[in-house]
Amino acid sequence: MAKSKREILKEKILLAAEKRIETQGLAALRARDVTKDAGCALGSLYNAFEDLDLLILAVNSRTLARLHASLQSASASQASPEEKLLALALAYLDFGTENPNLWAALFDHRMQPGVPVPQWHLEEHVVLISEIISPLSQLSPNLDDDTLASRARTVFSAVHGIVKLSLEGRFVALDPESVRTELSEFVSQYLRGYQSG
Amino acid sequence: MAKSKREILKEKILLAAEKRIETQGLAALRARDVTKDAGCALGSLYNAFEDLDLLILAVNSRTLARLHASLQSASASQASPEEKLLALALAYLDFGTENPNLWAALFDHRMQPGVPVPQWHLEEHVVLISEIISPLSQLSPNLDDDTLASRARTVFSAVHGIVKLSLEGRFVALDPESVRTELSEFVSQYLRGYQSG
DNA sequence: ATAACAAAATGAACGATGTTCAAAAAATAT
DNA sequence: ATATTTTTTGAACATCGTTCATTTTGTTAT
Repeated sequence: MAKSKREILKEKILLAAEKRIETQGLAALRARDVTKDAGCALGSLYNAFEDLDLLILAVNSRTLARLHASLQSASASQASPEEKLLALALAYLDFGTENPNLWAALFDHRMQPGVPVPQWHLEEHVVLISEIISPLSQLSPNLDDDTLASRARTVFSAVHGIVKLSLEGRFVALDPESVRTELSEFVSQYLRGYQSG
Repeated sequence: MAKSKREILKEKILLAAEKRIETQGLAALRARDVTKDAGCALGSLYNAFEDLDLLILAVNSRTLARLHASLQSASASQASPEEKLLALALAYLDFGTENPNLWAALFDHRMQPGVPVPQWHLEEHVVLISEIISPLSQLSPNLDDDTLASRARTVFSAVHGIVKLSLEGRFVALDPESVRTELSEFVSQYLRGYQSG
């Protein structure tokens, strides 16, 4: 079944927004710029999407899918759980380094006050964490599922923090090579704690 | 020497902005609300501060000073470097938990495109990291200063990530008690890696 | 093919927001 | 007291996201 004109326009707007975020950053996203790039009227954006927030969520949804694919690929290429976790962390860093604006939009975006993030989008985020659950469970086979989920979330958050603050250039800007070795050593050291536990 | 009227008004605006951020969050900060609270005209804000960004930086500066004091106090109350680092992480979590909006503003705020964060404010951020350098250097006495600084930044970022994502309630919302034990165990496990290195 | 109807696209208009600046008010100097 | 400087003021402006009456396009019936 072919796409309706309605769907085609929606996709043009989505791609225009994605390109704007990719090149200029989320903070520079303007409804008028997006519709001009998509070749339609300002109001058409609100026919295709409920509002700008939902458009941004649609862009983030695509970014999450690509990120998830990168993580899956990195994890699959390793054998041991330690190697998988290290590869996941480095793949996460690489994705953020190669897609700084799209990646930042995943975590910088805020809904309008009082409006919750839709459930379907929350679940797309959770997928990222689920990727590290299985190698973690191999390292700690005696953990129940709830504790394992919390542990995975904690490890993800730590890696995320290292990547985020370094890509933002807060504090002292570190060259990308040093960040990679720092992250690698950090994860290795954390994993070393498992062996001695 | 007593404060000039100019300085008094500047402080009233600063405190009004701080209260607004504290109660409503950074995203809800409005120039008109702040000046109304401070009992002055809209334009007076721009006599006292260059623009809203600089006003926010002034608020963040105060928050950083309080946070720094909390960290210093937590660190000083412990003897061993391991205990100091753990206490620093928990104090960081506690401060974020008790001052969610003011703490979030430290990292959520962005300058207008093209405008760099002033050097004096960058240095205020660096102070946080410097707090964990001395216990870290005790754990790794053979590290040179540059590597030590990078290592401190990495450890800080990891702890920051855990606190940030949990306070934002991204992914699954974890109850505050669980976050504390998760963070505590995470830091302990990381430190365990030092002993076996 | 034409008319009648439905659906979609349009962009002017609205309200909210940060910022500016000529005018008014207040403070200070003569 | 008057003149001069300094500070405060808030109306006005530009830029946003968002709405909705109007126009345009597409579909159906005769």
